[in-house]
Amino acid sequence: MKSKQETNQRILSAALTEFSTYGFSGARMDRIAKEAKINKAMIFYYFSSKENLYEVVISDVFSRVYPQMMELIKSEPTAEVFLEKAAEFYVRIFSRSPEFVKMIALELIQDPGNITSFLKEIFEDKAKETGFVGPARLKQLIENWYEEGAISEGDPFQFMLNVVSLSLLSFLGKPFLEALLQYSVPPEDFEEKRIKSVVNLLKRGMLK
Amino acid sequence: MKSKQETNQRILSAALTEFSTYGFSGARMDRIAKEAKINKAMIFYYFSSKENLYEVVISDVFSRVYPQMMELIKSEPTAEVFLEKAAEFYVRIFSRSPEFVKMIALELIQDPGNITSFLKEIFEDKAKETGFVGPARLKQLIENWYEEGAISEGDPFQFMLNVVSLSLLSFLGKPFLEALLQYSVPPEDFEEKRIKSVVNLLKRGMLK
Amino acid sequence: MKSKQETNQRILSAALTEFSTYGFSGARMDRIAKEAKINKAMIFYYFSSKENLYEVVISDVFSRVYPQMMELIKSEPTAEVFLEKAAEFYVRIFSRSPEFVKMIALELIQDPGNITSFLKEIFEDKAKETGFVGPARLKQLIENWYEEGAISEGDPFQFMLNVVSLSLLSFLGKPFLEALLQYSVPPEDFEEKRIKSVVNLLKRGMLK
Amino acid sequence: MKSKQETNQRILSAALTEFSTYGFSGARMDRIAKEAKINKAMIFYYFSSKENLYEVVISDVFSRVYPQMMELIKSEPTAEVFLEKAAEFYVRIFSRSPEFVKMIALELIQDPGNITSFLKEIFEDKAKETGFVGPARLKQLIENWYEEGAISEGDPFQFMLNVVSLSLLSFLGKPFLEALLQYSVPPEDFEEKRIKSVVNLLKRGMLK
DNA sequence: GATGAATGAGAGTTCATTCAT
DNA sequence: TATGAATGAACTCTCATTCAT
Repeated sequence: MKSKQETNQRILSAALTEFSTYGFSGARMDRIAKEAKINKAMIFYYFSSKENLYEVVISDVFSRVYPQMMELIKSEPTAEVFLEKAAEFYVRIFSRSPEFVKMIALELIQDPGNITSFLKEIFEDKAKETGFVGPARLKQLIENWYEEGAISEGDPFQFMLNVVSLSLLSFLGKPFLEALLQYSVPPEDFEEKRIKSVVNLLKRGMLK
Repeated sequence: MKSKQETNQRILSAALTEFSTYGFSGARMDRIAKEAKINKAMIFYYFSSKENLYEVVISDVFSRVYPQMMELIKSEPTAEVFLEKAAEFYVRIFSRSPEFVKMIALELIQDPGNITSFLKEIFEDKAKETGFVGPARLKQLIENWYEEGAISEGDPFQFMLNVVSLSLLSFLGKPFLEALLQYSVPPEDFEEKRIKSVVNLLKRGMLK
Repeated sequence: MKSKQETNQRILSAALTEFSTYGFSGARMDRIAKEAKINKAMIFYYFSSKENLYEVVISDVFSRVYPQMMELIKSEPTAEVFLEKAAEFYVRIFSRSPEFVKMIALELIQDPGNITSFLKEIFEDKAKETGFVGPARLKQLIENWYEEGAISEGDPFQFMLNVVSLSLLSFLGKPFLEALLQYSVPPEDFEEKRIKSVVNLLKRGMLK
Repeated sequence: MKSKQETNQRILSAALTEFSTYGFSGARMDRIAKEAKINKAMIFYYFSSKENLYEVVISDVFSRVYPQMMELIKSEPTAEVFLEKAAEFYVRIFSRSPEFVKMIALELIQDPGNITSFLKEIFEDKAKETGFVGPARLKQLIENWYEEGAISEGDPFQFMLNVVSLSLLSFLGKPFLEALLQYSVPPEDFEEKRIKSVVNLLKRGMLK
């Protein structure tokens, strides 16, 4: 009775929560149906199988994050601007969508090959569409910065790993440290504090 | 007719691989049995249930990592020494035991509360045993360094989050960046390169 | 917006194909709808249920075959004429409508009781309508032929079983023998060859 | 508790009944389990899937019928002996195992290609094993009989179709004629009567 | 009449766990 | 201790059928 679009979205949203909480095998179609307030059979009507639903969810997550990452690269920023903006962007988006972090981390743990091929696909599609090859351009940018003497880390791999770990992945570490140091930081405060700390660390640590 | 000890170990080792690869729900008792080369029923004889087996595996992982972490704290290092040693220690141990990273990350994603209570337990036990309360002492150390003007990050939470993200969690990011930048780093090289990059970043970024 | 009649026919025709190919349980309403190029719900609008649709299809098949069988009996043929005409009639009709053979055979296998009661019904209807009781008359005919010394098989049951097996049921044996003897007979040739062989066998074997 | 062999047999036997009664799609794993007095999961433990169970049942049926058919051919009988023995053999075996008739007929209706490839396989296996190619030899025999002037039907295909239809397939026609002629023949009587009628018909109709 | 979305009752299959030996 | 057979609960998926428009 509701529009096809809406039902589709409700299923996807429920599935994101479910998969990011329990992982693929732990996720239950019943729970997704209940959460989406539809009959269980509808999920299969819309998405054919659990596996396919999972893939759609994953690609949904990536296609929401991807374009914004590319914007920054396209703008040809200086190293300083890049570090500021990238850190801020990652921290904000993942602080507000913890499910994204979980989904991506789960994939990285359980099937890294899947992400590999998925990203390749997305890049090739986008490259065909827009003629712009993000990753290659990013690598060039970093190499240029290093040659110009703007940064101290010359290896693009380590450079980006530092960025990604401190922003995206640090969200996984939060509960760990809350347990270790026995106190918790409310999410509102955390976002701003985290941005400050990461930007400061990255700029002092990697800019010359 | 192998010794009790040995069978026990074979099960635990197979279980570690299985759980770290597939997560709790995705793990299969059959596969663990096959890998451990014993009858499935024996796993229940030794560990009574899947859940219990999982808990033993997790606590096994932690109890291998924990004491070494505490050693460093006990030695009352300067900030500089701490950053150097911590980074090196984390990178080395997790680079050589990728299953540990996966297990810990899976727990952080799917049941952070579990880690919280588990760590609390371990700390209390150790505190009773040795009279030494690691986490509390670590917090103090960091606060002291800040007061002395040795470091620029005064929040112990952010300070440690930076350390942990760059070392432990960065291993999750490796496959992601291999896909993104389209090249892969062999594990041997990776360990040394990573230590250098992390130590450099942490020292330049957080020491005054 | 096709005429009611036409839609009805399209459904019946699709259903015949489907049921004769997959049997009652194996048949899928979706496939029938697709084949008939209408919406699945329409089948229920026209035929209320799968079971009812099946019954209509079955009775459709019988009511196409039945009257022609009766004509022959009514004409009070000699044994020789009967054998010639019956064999030819059966072979031709079932050679051209393999679905009929399949439907009837499936019914005979899976629910012989159904055919029993169905035939009874049809006979009673026809008897009331026309005053002519086909099966009873047929039995009489055969008994008469035997008494007259025209045929060597005195049991009407065996007599008719021979006729029916060699004509109708032999179509089921065709693929079996194609597999067994490793060669296949094209349908065009088969019809004429089969008639000749059956008529010859029946006449030589049962006429005196 | 019971021996593996026995359970296996109980499942196969229950499955034969179920499949021959309801067809593949209509068959229910629950019913098979109940009939075999075991837990439903055991069927999958022994046979992996419904489809595989079906295939095993089918091949079981064939491999029970096949060797006996070959014996007769091997004995190099005269046409007369062949017709007598073949008819008797077929009628007896299928009169006592109505499930066999049903299984074979169902396959012939719903997936004749399956039988084709299955028979080919069985022939090739047996040919390798024993060096004896049954079907080829049978064809030769019939051709010889015709050349010698012993039989009137020169086409091996029609010859065998007559034999098979009158014996094997006639069991399908039984309920049909019971309905048509409104009386039923008890199985005990039927077997002997049928043999007599078929042998008589075949010999008078096809021998010269 | 006609459509696409929705539903409920099962069906096949999986899997942790237990039993008999 | 050790094993293979057995079990029950739960899970994914299917399908005839109905509803709202």
